[in-house]
Amino acid sequence: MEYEDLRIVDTPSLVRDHAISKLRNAISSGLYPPGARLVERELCEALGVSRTSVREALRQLQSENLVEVGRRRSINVAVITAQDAADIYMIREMLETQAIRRFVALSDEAERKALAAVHKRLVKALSKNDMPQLSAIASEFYERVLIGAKSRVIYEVARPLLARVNYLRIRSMAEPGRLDGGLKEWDAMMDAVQAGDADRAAEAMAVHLRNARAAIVARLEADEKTAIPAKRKAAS
Amino acid sequence: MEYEDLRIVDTPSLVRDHAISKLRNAISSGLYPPGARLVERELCEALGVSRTSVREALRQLQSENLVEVGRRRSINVAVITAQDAADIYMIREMLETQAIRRFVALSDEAERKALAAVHKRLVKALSKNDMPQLSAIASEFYERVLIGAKSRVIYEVARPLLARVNYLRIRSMAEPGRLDGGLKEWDAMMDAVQAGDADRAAEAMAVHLRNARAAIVARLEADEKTAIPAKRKAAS
DNA sequence: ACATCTAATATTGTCATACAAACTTGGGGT
DNA sequence: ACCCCAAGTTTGTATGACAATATTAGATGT
Repeated sequence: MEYEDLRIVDTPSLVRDHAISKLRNAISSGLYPPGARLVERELCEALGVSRTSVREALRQLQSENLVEVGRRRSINVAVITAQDAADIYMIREMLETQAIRRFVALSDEAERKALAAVHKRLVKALSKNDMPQLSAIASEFYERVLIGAKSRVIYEVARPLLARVNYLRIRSMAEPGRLDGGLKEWDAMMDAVQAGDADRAAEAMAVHLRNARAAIVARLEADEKTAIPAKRKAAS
Repeated sequence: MEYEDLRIVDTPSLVRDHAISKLRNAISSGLYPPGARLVERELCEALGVSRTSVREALRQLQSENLVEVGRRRSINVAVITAQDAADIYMIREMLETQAIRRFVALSDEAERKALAAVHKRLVKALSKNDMPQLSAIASEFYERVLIGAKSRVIYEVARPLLARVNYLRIRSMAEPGRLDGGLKEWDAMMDAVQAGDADRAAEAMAVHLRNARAAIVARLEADEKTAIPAKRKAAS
């Protein structure tokens, strides 16, 4: 008898993964603000792990472009300019309209059901103005679309962008504003997906991303005008 | 007096970077064939560096998707399927047509001159059927286009794909075939760039990538039919 | 000879240390 | 004030260690 298929996939939770998600959260939430220098030894203490693990985590964040190396080899939280954000959303529009088309064409029943469930949670969080939840759920929504598109490559290329999108979203949501707009856009997307209409779904995604882009770019441009600090340190 | 601008940017050549490019070459060239398991200790000996550095290099290659982790945590050379290749080229078409448009619009005189020079070297290598050179020069061509597009984000997203493209190209070029076709396509691209015609440049890039994609996908599909070995080891 | 279980060996993930080279900083000294 | 050097930091790399798994090679029974 073969129990292989039944066995729970063992994921002995690596220290490194834990460190990565802690750091990602710290950056997204603004604990380490844009431009802040990340010193290995300090992160070791903060995370309670060895330098080995911290360094591996930093390399991962580097490949996600959440941190960048300064001229002096220092690691700093990435500064995302309005131009960067505009480009990120332009590229997402290319990739994710394609992804949602494939989702409509290739996803199975379970995946569509799961996406609908996420959408439902999204609506609820939106109605409660529960920002932190909202951001997490939105990320899950995009990720499920990418997974359902069933293309390893699309996933690999688009997914790393979501880390920065999350980071941007949390910043742009600090201010209220375009939350209601987002609701209708998501409804339209979900509606098209459930109707199996790839064209409409892609268009809804495009509209959604263009609006989100406009909102975030406007926010960043406003920020850039007000403050151009020379150096920033991490929050104590 | 300020000499800052004159000083050569010191790049104390990290061991890690050396290891990364060695490994990339070893994979591209087929020394470590698709699916081969990469054992840290062996790489240490082969490269003459410590495990610390090997591990950092492997993580970098992992973020470039040149290697992948097996279920048992082993690191294996990525197996790129025909489907993967098709997707890679589809995404490149999206990104690099956009990139070359921006190149036409935003590059300065020096960048265009440099691109033309690369094109010239490309033509020469092509006429000599100098495959290894050809591949290196083609990579440089794409990279210059990405840099001249002056978008950090486009560069960050598109550039990692080039590692795998290089790997694919070397494989597909093992056979002769579509080299002459490539020549005309590159000429057309260069021509449009020098004429400052973004639309034509983008179209030439699109045609080029679609043809390259067809050639490579055909090659991989043929390979996949002939051989499906269970395990592969590195070449001794 | 063949399948199977077991003990020996390898491999990975993580930590702790060490040290050189490069960088930063805090004080003198002028 | 300004300049320069010594001391302390920080990063990159190497080495060694060890637990937890994997894998392999043997030993064993049929």
